[in-house]
Amino acid sequence: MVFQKRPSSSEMEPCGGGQVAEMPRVPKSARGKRSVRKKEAPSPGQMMCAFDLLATVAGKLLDEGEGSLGNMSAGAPAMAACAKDVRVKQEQCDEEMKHFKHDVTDQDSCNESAILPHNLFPRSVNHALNEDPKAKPDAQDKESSMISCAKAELGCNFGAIADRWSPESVESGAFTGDAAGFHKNAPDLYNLLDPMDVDVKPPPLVSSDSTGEMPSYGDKIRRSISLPRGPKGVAGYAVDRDDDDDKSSGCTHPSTSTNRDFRPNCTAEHSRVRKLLRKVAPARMHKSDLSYSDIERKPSFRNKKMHYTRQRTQRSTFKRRKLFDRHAVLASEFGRANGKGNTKVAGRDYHAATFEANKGTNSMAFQKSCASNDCHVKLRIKSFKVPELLVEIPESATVGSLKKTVLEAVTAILGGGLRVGVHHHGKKVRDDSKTLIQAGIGQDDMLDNLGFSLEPNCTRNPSQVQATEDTSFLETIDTTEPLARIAPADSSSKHGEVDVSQELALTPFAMNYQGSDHDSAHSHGGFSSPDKVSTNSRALVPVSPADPNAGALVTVNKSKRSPEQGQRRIRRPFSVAEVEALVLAVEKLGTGRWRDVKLRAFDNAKHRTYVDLKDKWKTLVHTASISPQQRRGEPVPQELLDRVLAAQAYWSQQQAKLQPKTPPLAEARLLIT
DNA sequence: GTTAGGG
DNA sequence: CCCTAAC
Repeated sequence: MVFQKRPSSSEMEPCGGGQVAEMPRVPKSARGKRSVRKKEAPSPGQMMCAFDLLATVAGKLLDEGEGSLGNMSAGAPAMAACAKDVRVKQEQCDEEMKHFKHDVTDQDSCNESAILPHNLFPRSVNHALNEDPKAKPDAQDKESSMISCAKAELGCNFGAIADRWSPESVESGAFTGDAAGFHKNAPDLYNLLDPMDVDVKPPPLVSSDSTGEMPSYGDKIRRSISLPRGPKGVAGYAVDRDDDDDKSSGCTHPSTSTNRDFRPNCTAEHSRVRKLLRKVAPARMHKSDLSYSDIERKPSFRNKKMHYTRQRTQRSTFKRRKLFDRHAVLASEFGRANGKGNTKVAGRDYHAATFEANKGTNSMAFQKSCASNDCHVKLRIKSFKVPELLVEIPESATVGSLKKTVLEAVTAILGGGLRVGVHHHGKKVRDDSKTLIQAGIGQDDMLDNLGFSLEPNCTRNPSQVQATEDTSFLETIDTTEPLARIAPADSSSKHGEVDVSQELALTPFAMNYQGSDHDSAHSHGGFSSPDKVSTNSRALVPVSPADPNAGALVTVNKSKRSPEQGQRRIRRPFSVAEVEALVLAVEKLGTGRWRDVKLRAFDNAKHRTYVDLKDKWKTLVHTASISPQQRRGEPVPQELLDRVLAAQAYWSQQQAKLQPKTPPLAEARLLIT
């Protein structure tokens, strides 16, 4: 995709032409003017689902091609090109669109339920269901139950997910096809839709497809597991929703590269997620990206924030609210991503979240000896299957860095937050104090009924877990898994910040939480009743420490900073497309009208505030004034930088003219004198 | 709530 | 990006 060069700088006609600033520049002093301002256009997405948005956008684009949008004539060329792209890409996007349409229409709404159960299903689950005759009759129930469970997972997963399917991911060019055609041409496109809305999931450059094994870690695992497994019992990472012992169902466990700092509950886990996100991955969030009802998210956030590591010395209570919002966004953005034809991918990702220990890869040697009264069961787990790894890494990255990245990812998973679950006869064995004999393990049939699963080492408060009757561990397999985001060591970003495109995402959670980005998110339409949602959500609002097994790890996170400490927003570098949109808007509106710029060009980019835009402009001006060698980050086309300087100069001049506070007349008089 | 500017 | 003063 080539950067769409603007016709010429002559377009830089902040005041010229008939199609320029639709409103006279508002002097800084004329603040009152604000009251007169009105939103140039209602946020398209306010009440629309992603699909509607797409349709709208497509239509607009086509219209644009015919220059029917006078107000945006300056952007018409780009828009026209974009429209063309839309047509061309239609076919290749067909597949995704189908999925998307399907989801939306089926659910008759853009809620979190837009994703279909089957899409959500991890392969392992289906396999498991098929394998276990007893489980089959309950397949349907299991499905819905799993969905519910999956929803409950959201709170712990959305962060990483949203991160993974971020606009930046798309903009980074790491995605398939020419989806880039959308954004590269999209100065004004931002008026119409959020990058997320045209999101086409970038296929991971590396995907082990659940087949990769990690023999090298076999020993490590073996040390922790001294029990044989049956060929059938293991369906992979399974978490029982009603499993008191299983604190992991409530949340995912993002592995960290540090392999430490584990917390026994999801609350802590959230914190970790947040930290992790902050550390390695920008998350998409914005205060307006709300997707949860209060009932479902407030408790969660309230608890979460308790554990947040404060990085600021002081924050206003106002910030606290923003914190909530951010969390909601993560989920919402993730959900939106799913709803845009990524169902399939998401489903696979979701599946990836399942730590499988399948027959083939989780093989085990078994032998039993009864030399004394105490029979010993010896077994050797030859290997554990490693969950599907999804890696995003720049094309420019070296093979070596790729290896390193993958290694880090795997290491993070295995060394980080894993624990083992034991299943016997399809039921999870929760009582760790129970002897094998007591548990009935060690019988001749053990090979057929014993299984292990790798689980995230996070806990949740049992008391908040919904007491689902179905305790079959198969049902709970849908709980997602630890996420790990490891940035390649050779990350170009400085200050420990990592470019999104370089993030490594493991087991992104597949949860469709539609409408998040819009206020309509609160309208729980579709089949997911508010009750259900809230119920599930509550399940992941663990507060208590709880898991004795993880108790030792709890202490780490007992830093009780003032709850009103929000988290610093994650850095989200501006893409070239965004920069162009910004430049275009500023050219027209001038500096000092950031709110208008925001509304005009970034109305749908919820994560960009006008302050962000102002700041970006500031940095752009600076960037443009330094030598290319001194610039960092994604290179901004010189042409854009030139326009930045031109616009900056122009508007500075304009501002200077008004500065004397002297009316034209007076000014003239002054000149005369 | 916005804008401007320092951090 | 954050924070804050000044509107």
